[in-house]
Amino acid sequence: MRRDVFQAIADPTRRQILELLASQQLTLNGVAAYFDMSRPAISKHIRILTECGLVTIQQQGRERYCQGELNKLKEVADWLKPYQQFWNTKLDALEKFLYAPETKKGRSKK
Amino acid sequence: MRRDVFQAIADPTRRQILELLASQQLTLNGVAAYFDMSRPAISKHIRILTECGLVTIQQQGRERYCQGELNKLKEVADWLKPYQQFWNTKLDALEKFLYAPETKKGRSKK
DNA sequence: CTCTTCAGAAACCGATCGGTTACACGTAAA
DNA sequence: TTTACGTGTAACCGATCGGTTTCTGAAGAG
Repeated sequence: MRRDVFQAIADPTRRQILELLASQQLTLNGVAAYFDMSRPAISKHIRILTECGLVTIQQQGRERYCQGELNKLKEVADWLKPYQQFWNTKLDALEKFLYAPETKKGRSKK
Repeated sequence: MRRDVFQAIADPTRRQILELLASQQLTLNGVAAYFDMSRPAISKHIRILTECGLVTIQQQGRERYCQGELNKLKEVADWLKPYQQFWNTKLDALEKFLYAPETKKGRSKK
């Protein structure tokens, strides 16, 4: 089934792979050098990342270079956007009040 | 094992539960009313969300109200922060160049 | 041509996931 | 006190996950 970005980043190993690919292209062996697990295991993670578009592969001869497509993480950022208010301390008290859930207008709260 | 926030939001049902709890408190039955699955299934999802701190429970008599703690999503936002450049179109070409991976230039920084 | 390297696939395994039904316990209502 | 409600847990199930070892095919090196 089709992968989604949220499932892709759920695994810490895959997040680390993305961190590596944010600043460089690497082959599978290049990625595997940073981890203490087998190459097929890394290959599986990269496949998952590829399936949801977070990584693309450029083949050069027998080597396949993984390119991070971190722009795809915008999907996660978009989902988070409405909740930035919960930790964004730049909002002042008035703005916080204005953003209060509309359900509060009909009834009181603890 | 201890849950982490990334694993918690990997599941679309749990993301929907969080969306509901962003603007209101609901009991388990209140949450379940929005879904087409059994209550124990919803209960399991809420347990996962509680284990990683995304939801807290306030008990009032026999009813247990779920409170979203969306501030906890800051962990995801923090992880995403370095990659905002990949979709943040406000950066112009020069700034993009300056942010190029340090492997290309030795280093430079704003 | 042969050998080496790169890396995907297959098979396997234990663990976990995400749903179900049935049951049990604590609290509220009658 | 009894009944009803709210909801967590147990047991179950099929599917998936995340790792391993082994095998295989394609491409590069000698």
